[in-house]
Amino acid sequence: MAAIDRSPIYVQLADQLAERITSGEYEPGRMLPSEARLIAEFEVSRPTVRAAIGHLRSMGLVDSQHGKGSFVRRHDAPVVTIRRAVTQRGKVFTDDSLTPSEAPAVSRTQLHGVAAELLGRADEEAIVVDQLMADTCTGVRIAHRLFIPMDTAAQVPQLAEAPDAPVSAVYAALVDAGLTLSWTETVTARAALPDERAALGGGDGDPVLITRRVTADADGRPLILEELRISAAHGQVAFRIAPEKAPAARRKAGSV
Amino acid sequence: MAAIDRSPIYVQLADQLAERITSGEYEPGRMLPSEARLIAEFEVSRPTVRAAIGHLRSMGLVDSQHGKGSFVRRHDAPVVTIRRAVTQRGKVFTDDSLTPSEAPAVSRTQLHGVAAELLGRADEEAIVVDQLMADTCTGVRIAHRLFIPMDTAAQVPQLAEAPDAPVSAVYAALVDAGLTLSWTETVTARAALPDERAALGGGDGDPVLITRRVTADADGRPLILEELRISAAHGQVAFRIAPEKAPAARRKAGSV
DNA sequence: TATCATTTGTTCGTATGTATC
DNA sequence: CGATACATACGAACAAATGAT
Repeated sequence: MAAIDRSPIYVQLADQLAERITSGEYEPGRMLPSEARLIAEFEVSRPTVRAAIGHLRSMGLVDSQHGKGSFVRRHDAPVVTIRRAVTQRGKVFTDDSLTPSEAPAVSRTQLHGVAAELLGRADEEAIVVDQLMADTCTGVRIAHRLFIPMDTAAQVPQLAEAPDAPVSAVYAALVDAGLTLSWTETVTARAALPDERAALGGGDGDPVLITRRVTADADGRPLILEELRISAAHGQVAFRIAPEKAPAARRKAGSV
Repeated sequence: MAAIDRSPIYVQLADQLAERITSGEYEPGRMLPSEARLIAEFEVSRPTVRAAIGHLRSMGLVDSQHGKGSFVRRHDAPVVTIRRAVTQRGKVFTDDSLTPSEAPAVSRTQLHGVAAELLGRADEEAIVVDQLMADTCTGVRIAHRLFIPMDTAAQVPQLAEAPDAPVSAVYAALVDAGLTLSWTETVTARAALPDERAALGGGDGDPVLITRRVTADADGRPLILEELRISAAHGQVAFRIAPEKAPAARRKAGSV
């Protein structure tokens, strides 16, 4: 591999291989040339070849199997679609396709970061309920986290008594308290942390999709925050969009 | 570093460092111990240390700077929030915070994959309009792609004439054609490809957030597909959730 | 069942280049 | 200029998984 370019050899090699993959020359499921063949074809050392393949792995383009080879990843469509809708009929807000796969863990925390911003309560205390869920059909795992600020818990005693109740019960408690609810949901993604990869599954380079639902009262005051995390390799999130009366004003970080 | 664990040394090292970072012992912005110090502290070789740090980089935990050191990444909140709402007032469906930063590129393609599924038109032809947009305030770049199936173009001649019109004009044309519109939007994410990292920005390990809006007519027949891609480091997507009358039925891949 | 070639995984050592301060 | 620190690249050895003989 001649150093025509000034970019590193392993990047050039990775780009060439990525080109062959995205162009379809290397079809999904097919094995890449072995390291030995790439060493011969491009006349580089093994560490260089391995660096290039490592790069392709972190881009989610290939998947290496010990003793077999590196294979072009099939980018299957996400298996699970989480439909983020709410129903108000009969005070039921259930998503029955998800079942708990572990006992919920209740703890307390000082609100900070994104959660504090979304709840509009910096440095206040909140109850946190963590629960690992699983999709009933596919077994795909989803991490669920619920933030209940202390003043919301004070306002709705049922929440303080049983914060680890099913989500539908939590919403029902809010409605029972005479509140009129509204919801805003934000979606973001980031690289998976080690423990998330272990808990949620997903291969190297698969990001984690994070969706945060803020439930507010009629005045727009945030009441609770629900957070779902799922490996983007297995799941996606779906929304039904309804036309709004007011012009859609774009919001920036900080005002969220 | 004793091999108590059976996992590779560089993974153990990466996990230990990741622990120090996520626990807050290494605060954001702070420099990691240099490679030389890590070699001394953990008594491993330089390639092992570098492999561990490379791992942290691909997880988006650290950012290495040539000649200075590796630093704990500040996970700033996304700068741009794309509010995915539609307004029907005055037939305006505009998102005026985005301005084109390049001329639109119009081409044709055979529908396949996710786009074909969402449009319910496998192997049919469609007009594709690609355009790189930028957020007016921040300059954050967003890739916009619009799919117009041929039969929709035939039904709404304005689309065939000017497929590269602003999105608001495209929606206006659909309304002018007497159609009643409804929208569903799905969000997913995946690792950034090399060209996407170049076009959209974002560091190593930052995924790309992809949101796809299907516009359908009153019968639920998909008309067009709009696709936005943004680096998850810079942007997130926000939805306003309205209660639905019917119970939320979860949909699976294949029926999307 | 056992052996062997192939292939990737891990780890070491070493040398040189280049950016920063 | 020199010291520090990361980036790139090569070579070598052994381990471990796989599949075929």
